[in-house]
Amino acid sequence: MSPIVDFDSAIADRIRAERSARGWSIAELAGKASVSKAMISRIERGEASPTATLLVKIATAFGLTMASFFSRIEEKQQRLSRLTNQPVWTDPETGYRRRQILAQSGFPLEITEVELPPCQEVALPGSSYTFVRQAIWVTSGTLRLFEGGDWHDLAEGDCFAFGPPSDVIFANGSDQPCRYTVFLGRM
Amino acid sequence: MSPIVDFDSAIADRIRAERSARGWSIAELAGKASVSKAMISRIERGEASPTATLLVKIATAFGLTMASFFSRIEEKQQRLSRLTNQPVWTDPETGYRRRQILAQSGFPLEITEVELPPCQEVALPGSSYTFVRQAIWVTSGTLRLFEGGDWHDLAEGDCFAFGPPSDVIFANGSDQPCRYTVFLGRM
DNA sequence: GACATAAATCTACTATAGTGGATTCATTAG
DNA sequence: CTAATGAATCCACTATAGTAGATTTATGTC
Repeated sequence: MSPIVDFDSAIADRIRAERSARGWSIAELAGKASVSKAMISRIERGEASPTATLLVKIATAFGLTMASFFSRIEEKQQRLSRLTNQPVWTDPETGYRRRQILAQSGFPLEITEVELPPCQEVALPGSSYTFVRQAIWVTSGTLRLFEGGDWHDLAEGDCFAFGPPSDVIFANGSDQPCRYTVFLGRM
Repeated sequence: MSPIVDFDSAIADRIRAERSARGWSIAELAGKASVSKAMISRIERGEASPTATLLVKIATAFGLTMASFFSRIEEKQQRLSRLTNQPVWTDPETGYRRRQILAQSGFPLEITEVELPPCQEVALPGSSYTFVRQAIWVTSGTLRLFEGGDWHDLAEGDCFAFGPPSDVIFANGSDQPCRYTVFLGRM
């Protein structure tokens, strides 16, 4: 499932499932959430993309936080993560590309493959990985890494385990793309 | 913070914080998320409630899932949960009322106080509490509880620890409101 | 100070989210 | 079968989300 295109249908399925599990009709959910019946119907058929305001009302009527509502959506992923289904995101301006190899809510490990184009760099704020432990493994090319206040030069095959959260920069100063894999372990 | 009214401003603050931490301008985020600059600006000022489709684009540009994006919003709560700030939700058709005493993302315990009006009942599907352990404590009135295939009568002061997930019904057959506290422990 | 440029906000528009009530469809009882 | 009722969808409308480009504001350099 593409992470962006089909989210409205994933929301539709989840809302219908939560409502069904409680034995509520569309009218009952509409009343509890203070939302129109027509809108619940349209959302459940994937015909509209609900605003954040509306989603909070619905999640609250189900007794869920937004985080738990969305984790229920996202955790429906298969244990098997196929290449063709792995979400890929490309930064339009730099060509930086990210493939999500493994990311399942509740599972304590995430794996992401990154391709950093020649003469590009990307910064990662320390606050991005509070509560996680991170390691990277260079799978092709060379990578300069700023972490813990120092620059490190990594060659193909090298692996680096990060220390405490701090601001990080990944830089590719060569004229070839660099590819590395990020492992995030959650506490 | 009311759980519904002010969510757009919480989203605004979080997007601005994530963008700032990455050193991106509004134009850069707009480019990476394939969203108009004007819309990013409006969202960050809390002047619009973004649709789910738009939020997914933004979260993906930040490298976050929707669940992690919202958990970052919701975990900003104080360690001290004051009565006046505890979210209260009332079912418009039954008068069933729920007060969230303690619910912090990442904290392994949730506490909810429920008031069940006379001659009302509420059902809770087993799927609602998969992965959690639950107990209830009757703080006033009497409660009939269907769980694990059997009915149980609980009086004031009684406490019941639930077994494996199964469908549950809380029923108040008396002519007085019943009040009970729900403890959810997360694994 | 002047000037250039980056960043954020405004403007006028189109697209669609959201509503209340009407209509259609499905189910149940007699 | 008919009639009643519950549930879901349709309809016509208003409100607002979302856009591209223009304008204003903020910042940096000389």
